[in-house]
Formats: sequence, C-alpha cells, structure tokens
Amino acid sequence: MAVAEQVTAGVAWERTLRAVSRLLRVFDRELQDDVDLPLTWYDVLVQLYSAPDVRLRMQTLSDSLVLTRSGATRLVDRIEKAGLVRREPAAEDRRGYYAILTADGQRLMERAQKAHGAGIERHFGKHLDPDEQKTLFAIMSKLLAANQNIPG
Amino acid sequence: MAVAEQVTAGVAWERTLRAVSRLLRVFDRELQDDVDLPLTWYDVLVQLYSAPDVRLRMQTLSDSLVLTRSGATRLVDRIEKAGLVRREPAAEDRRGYYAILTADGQRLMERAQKAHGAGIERHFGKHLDPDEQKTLFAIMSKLLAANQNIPG
DNA sequence: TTGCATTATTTGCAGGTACAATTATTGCAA
DNA sequence: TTGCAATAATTGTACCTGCAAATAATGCAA
Repeated sequence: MAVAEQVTAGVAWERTLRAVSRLLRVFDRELQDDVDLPLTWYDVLVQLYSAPDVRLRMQTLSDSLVLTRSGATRLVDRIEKAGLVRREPAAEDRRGYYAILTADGQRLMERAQKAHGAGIERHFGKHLDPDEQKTLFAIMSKLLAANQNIPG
Repeated sequence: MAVAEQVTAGVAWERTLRAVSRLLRVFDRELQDDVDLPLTWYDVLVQLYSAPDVRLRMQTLSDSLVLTRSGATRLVDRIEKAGLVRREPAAEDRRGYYAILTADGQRLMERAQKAHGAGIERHFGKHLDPDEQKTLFAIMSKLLAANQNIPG
C-alpha cells in the first residue's frame, strides 16, 4: 500500500499545483485590468496595509511574501519608484529599513482590495462550501507549519 | 455574513498560496540537489513520460504545464540542448511539433521520479491523512474545472 | 575596547518568463 | 482555386527572480 499512498499524494499535489497556478494567473490578470496593479505589488501593499503603522521591516515583509529577500528588495524598489511605498531607516537597528505605505498607496490599496476580494470570491470562494474552506485552511496550515524552517 | 464569508475565502486562499509557494521552493531545491534537475524540467519530463510514445505536441504540453506557450518553447529549447528531449515535426499537421523524450531523458526521469516522489511524501503526503488528501484533490479539481477556460 | 561571527539589506549577474509580433501552415468560403 | 481568417509554434524584447557576493551595523567574548 505504500506505493498506492504515494501515488495518491503525488496526484493530490499535482492537481493542487495546477489549480493554484491557474488561479494565480487569473487573479494577476484581473487585478491588472481592474486596478492596473500586478499581484506581486498587491501582496506587498496588503501586508503593509494590515500592519501596525502601515509599516514593516524588509525582513518581516519578505518572510510573508512569496519571494526571497533579494526579490523583495527589487520589488519594493519598483513600488517605491511608483510612490506607493517609501523606505525609512529603522531607528532601533540601523542595519534595517522599514517599508511604509504612502497615502497614495493606501488609497490604491482600498480600491485594489475591493477588486481582488471580489475576484477571490468569484474564482475561489464561490466554488467551495464553508466546510471545504475550513478544511483547506487547516490542511494548508499544517503543510506550512511542517515546512516552515526552510530558507529562501 | 457576506463580508465574513469573503474574509474566510481570502484567508483560505492566502494560506494556500503561501503553503504551495513554500512547497514549490522545497521541491525545486531537493530535486536539484538529488538529481540536478529543476522542477520545471521535471514537469516537462513527467508529462512526456506518461504520454503514449513518450511524445506530446508542444500545444498539449504547454497546456498541461504551469507556463505560457512561449515559456514552453524556451523551456523545451533548454531541455533539448541538454539532450533529454528532441523535437520532431508532426506529420499530420506541419505547423506542429512533437516533443519526445530521449533515452537519456527516460533514464533520468526514472531516477528523478523516485527522488521527487519521496520528497512529495516527506513534505506533503506524510502530513495529511487519506481523507484530507481526498478532500484536497476534490477541492482543487473543482477549482481547476471552474477556471479552465482562461487563456495563458 | 578590539575583533569577529552574525544579522539586515542590497547589488552583480545569469538566467527564466510573459506579452506581442512574426513565420509557417491549414482549411474554409466565395 | 484563390484569398483570408484561424491556428501552431517561435522569436524580440523587457522585465522579474534567485543565488551568491558585497556592504553595513550589531553584539558578544576575550
């Protein structure tokens, strides 16, 4: 049975991968069309928007993103150039920087959140009943916890 | 309740995204360490390996991958240069090409499948009971079906 | 207080990817 | 059968990403 179980895990993982990739592309396209914002930018803005003082250390930010440290640096560079975020040195540890949402960033964020929230509901939430959503959340939490201590 | 439900969907989606991204990075790194193969290459090789005559039209291949058409072209270019795959014009429609697994490709594939299968079990399957795996598969199948008809 | 391992972040570089335009071929319709 | 829209695949281009090395600051230990 070990083989059969492995196949099942493999199949479940593959389907998950395909579904998530597809959703990512859909969300990215819709967000671009609606608010002219790439999903990666949105990801940064949400994190900041929901953080105390709309600010986060680069470290914390990149940890919560789907990116490496260096990726986060470049991404914030671009968003900063667009005026949605600014950087400020951390007073308590001068190696570090805060990324801070600007007023423009907050305004855009509010529009984006509405659009993306609707998209998530339309392409994801709508197709799952509350139980399924809960189970999915539980499963993914387990997997995330089990693979937490990996660099990148 | 509409708002609460939307938040729940959003939270479930976000957790899914983070967990999948993390797993992707883990799998990619392990596969590189074990068999010196990027996960994207593996993806191509599996599709061919499990296809009749170990061959697929570029079209079909890119559809089943996590890539656009042009992305698939470049990816197969690289894999072809490494000798794991070769291209052959399609006799029945001369616009098209087949990507075909070479003997080298098959040999590597067998090693890679063993390694990756173990990785999937270790980082994914092991943490979910059979019911959870079944549910996850069902959820992802629904989502995939609901978002099938999207270009890219 | 000096030296050094550690941590936070950024940069050089070498790919990898998507979008739009291009090439080659097909097949239908006038 | 000729012309043209549709289709398969590729290519030009610009951007995005990760890895490893570099820079800067911290803090502990001798």
